[in-house]
Amino acid sequence: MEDTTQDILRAHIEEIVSLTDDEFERAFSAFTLRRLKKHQFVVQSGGLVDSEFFVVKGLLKASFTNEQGRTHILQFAMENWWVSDYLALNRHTYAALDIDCLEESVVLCLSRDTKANVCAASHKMEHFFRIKTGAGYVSLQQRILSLMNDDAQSRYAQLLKQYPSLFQRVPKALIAAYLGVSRETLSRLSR
Amino acid sequence: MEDTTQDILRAHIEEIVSLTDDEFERAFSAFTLRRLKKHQFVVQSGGLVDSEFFVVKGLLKASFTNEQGRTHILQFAMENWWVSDYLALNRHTYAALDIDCLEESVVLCLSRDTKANVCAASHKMEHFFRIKTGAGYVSLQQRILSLMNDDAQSRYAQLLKQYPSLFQRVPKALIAAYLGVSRETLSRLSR
DNA sequence: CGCGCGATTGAGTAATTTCAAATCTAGTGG
DNA sequence: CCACTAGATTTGAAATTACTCAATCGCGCG
Repeated sequence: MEDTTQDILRAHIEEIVSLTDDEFERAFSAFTLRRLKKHQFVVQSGGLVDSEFFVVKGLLKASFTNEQGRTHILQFAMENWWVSDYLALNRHTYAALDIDCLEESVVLCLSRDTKANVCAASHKMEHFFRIKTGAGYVSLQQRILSLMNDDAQSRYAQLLKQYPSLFQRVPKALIAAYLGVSRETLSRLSR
Repeated sequence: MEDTTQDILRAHIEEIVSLTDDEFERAFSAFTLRRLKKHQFVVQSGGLVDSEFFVVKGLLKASFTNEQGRTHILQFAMENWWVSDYLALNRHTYAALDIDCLEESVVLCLSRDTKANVCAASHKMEHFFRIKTGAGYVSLQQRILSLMNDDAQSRYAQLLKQYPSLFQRVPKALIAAYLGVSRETLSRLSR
């Protein structure tokens, strides 16, 4: 009768803070479970954003498409990752990103307001989110350095090394859109 | 007899949380004031990092130099900005960045351990840092999008618009190193 | 068998870099 | 006030790199 979704979230949180059963229950009840089909959107460019998403299972991508129709991938979100349009979420503005499923997925949704309540009610949970956000900050900083310093070849190699499973799960064109090169260029790298 | 440094930090924190005098005193006492000369380093690549820095006055830069000697600027830190090598700080590893002063500066130093104590002792301060880090995350995300989507011309224009004072304060070569282009290319943009 | 999607390849083009040289500017000392 | 120097900026020209556009290839599925 146990839903393993709880265990996944709990293990994820308890990598950073330990919670009593009661504390966890309270936190968990703030989330909403959503089952998503491949190609389903959780954030649409131009729409409003009221939640962030914790990926229990599956794979999503957060992407930006400019006026000329060129699209860039800001993030792949696999199991145990958080994803949202945080700019739109934090500033109550319209989304610039599209976030959609590359696979059938299961996510836990946490709305802005509920998160605020959870953090206000629980210092531990606030701590968890601070640390988590700090880790996210660091990885974005690394990504910037990598974009500025490494050529596509080396960025490709790093991604392959860090997330080998991605390459089984997504088409190369999306990898290219993440790395910031055309798919033709990506194709020519291997050789 | 009042040091305005306190007021600056307090105003900065109170943009996000309001504190009693006592709460602020407690937080403020966690910081150490440092006066820095132009060209002085607060973080050196290869060294250890135990603090982050809040810029009270002046201007610093955080940069990365690769094996070939090419250097990129990750961040300019002006008044009211936070700066450190957060990767090294969080993971207790050696710094990959150099952080040094472009002008004579005054910073407040907050060590990793002291910050942990401040956050543990004060839910409000933990909240402050969570929100602040979240804002930083968003701006890094914007920077990534800008690096991937905009050409150098447009990145230059955006920077000029957002931080016009930078252009009076730093040489163009550093702007180029921030934008991710050679200084020759930057020079050719205007025309 | 053929369609359609993803991936690769080729050729020409555009943009940026590199390296070198010229120019400009602010501060210094005569 | 002028000449001089160091650093910063600009310019030129060749070389590199990635891009675009088009065509081809490979393969799974109806």
